[in-house]
Amino acid sequence: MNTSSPTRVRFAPSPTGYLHIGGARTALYNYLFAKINGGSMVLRIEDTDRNRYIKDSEKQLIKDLKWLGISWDEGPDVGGIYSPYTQSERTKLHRSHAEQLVNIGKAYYCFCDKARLQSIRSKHKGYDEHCREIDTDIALERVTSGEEHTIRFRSPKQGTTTVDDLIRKNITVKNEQLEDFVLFKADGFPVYHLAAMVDDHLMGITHVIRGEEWLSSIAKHALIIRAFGWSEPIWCHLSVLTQPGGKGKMSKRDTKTDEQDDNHSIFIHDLRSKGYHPEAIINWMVLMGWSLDDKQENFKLADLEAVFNLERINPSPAAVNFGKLDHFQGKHIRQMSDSEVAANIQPFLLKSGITPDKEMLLKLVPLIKNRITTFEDSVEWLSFFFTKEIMLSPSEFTNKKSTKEETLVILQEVKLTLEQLPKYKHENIESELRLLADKMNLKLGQLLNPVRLAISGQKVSPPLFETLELLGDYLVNSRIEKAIKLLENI
RNA sequence: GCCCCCAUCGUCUAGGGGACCAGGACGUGGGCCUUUCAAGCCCAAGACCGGAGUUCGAAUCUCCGUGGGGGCACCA
Repeated sequence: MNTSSPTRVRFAPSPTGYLHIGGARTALYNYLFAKINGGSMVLRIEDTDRNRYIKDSEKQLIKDLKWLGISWDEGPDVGGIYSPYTQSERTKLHRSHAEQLVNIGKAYYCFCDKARLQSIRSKHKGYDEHCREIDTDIALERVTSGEEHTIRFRSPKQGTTTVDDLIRKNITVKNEQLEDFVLFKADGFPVYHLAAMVDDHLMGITHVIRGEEWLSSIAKHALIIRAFGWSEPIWCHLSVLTQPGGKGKMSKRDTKTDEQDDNHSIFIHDLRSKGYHPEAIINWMVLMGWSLDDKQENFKLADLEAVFNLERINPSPAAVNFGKLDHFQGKHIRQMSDSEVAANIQPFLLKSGITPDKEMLLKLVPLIKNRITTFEDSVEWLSFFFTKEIMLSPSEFTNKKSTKEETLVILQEVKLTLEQLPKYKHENIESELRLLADKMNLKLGQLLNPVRLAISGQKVSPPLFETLELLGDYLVNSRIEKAIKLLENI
């Protein structure tokens, strides 16, 4: 490891699906580590598996990362001196490095086909090393004559390989466990193990921060690096994220999440379209497997760029807790200014067919700021302000406590009171209606509930006095009138 | 089956030999506030996986179990 060179990290996803919180959290940790060290972050697309390639996933991945606020210094979209950053465009490099290992006796050509491999699988633990001792000249001849082949690593058969992981200390693997694994496939593409190590080295990566799923192949990676005589990066393996219950790897679920839970998803893209704020997601993700101390846990991305460290990463698996995402989301919304919230809400209103006046929206925001968790929630809180006709069902107006007649009287009295108001301001509305409730010998709630229902069509609404003011006397009057008629006709 | 990793409230975690009858956060229950619903504030319940060992002393160190997870491809 070279401690004197500047920190360089990489996030190296494969374009086989969309960005989920597992990948995003790995990207975040890399990003933060680069930031705090004044180093650089590289985005590298590992697309050597042509079978699992999904066409638009790279584009979407970049979009999702950017939306979260995670940026990189070099990558397929921005270029850089170690270009190209798309692995499939570097196969020549990988090939020559694989051949280099063959030349120094650390790897060899293998001519076994899939059928043979399949047939020996039951008898041998791994590859049976059928081609390991083929004479190098003969092997080279067969290769140049065009015979289909792979390149395999000549694994040591004795001793152990020990690798140092930053958060797990030493990891030792017995070499007899290692088979002669493939470095370069017959289809002309390298295998991950080779490609990633070659690219990491060529790109000057100093710290490899990646998921735990790579831990079991770390000996292979170290062996490849050592075979080339390169210096090893500092390894840091993050734990996996598990399902909300704490059992099973999260990403196995792959699609949505809990059946009953359509607000939550492990995909960044879904979270975005549900109306979560990127800062809330960042705050939530960073705490899955990392903590600063026992005091602080509300962080913005900018805060994290100043306090993050690798040493405090927790090696044990973390279960995804969507309740906590909602909590952070709420916190972030409440920290925002009204105009910020308005700006975030607007697209969701638009999407549901509401085109709010900017000034009006700004007045509405304070009424719902404490009541929404996602921005999308604002739609159900506000739609009655913007729809001409609201749906009323007469049965809602009566219950155990009040009869139809009582409710009618209330609505008529309220209507009269409101019509006589000199100023249609919530302060006036409040004082007059409180007076009215007193006069009628009613609790304020008893008086207000039918009104709420009449003007919003809902049992719950934003605070009523402000709501009446913003709705305006004309709409309020006509809606109460309509409710009265409805009740009279039962 | 083989290899590797992990283990504190339901969940995320603090703690790293005495400061711990274990602290915080989410969630849950209760209360206050209150025009509904929230938000906010207050209170409560709730954990060191088990067993040996080391030590005057173990949540903390060691070993063995057990449990959970990850990986064993011409996938990444």
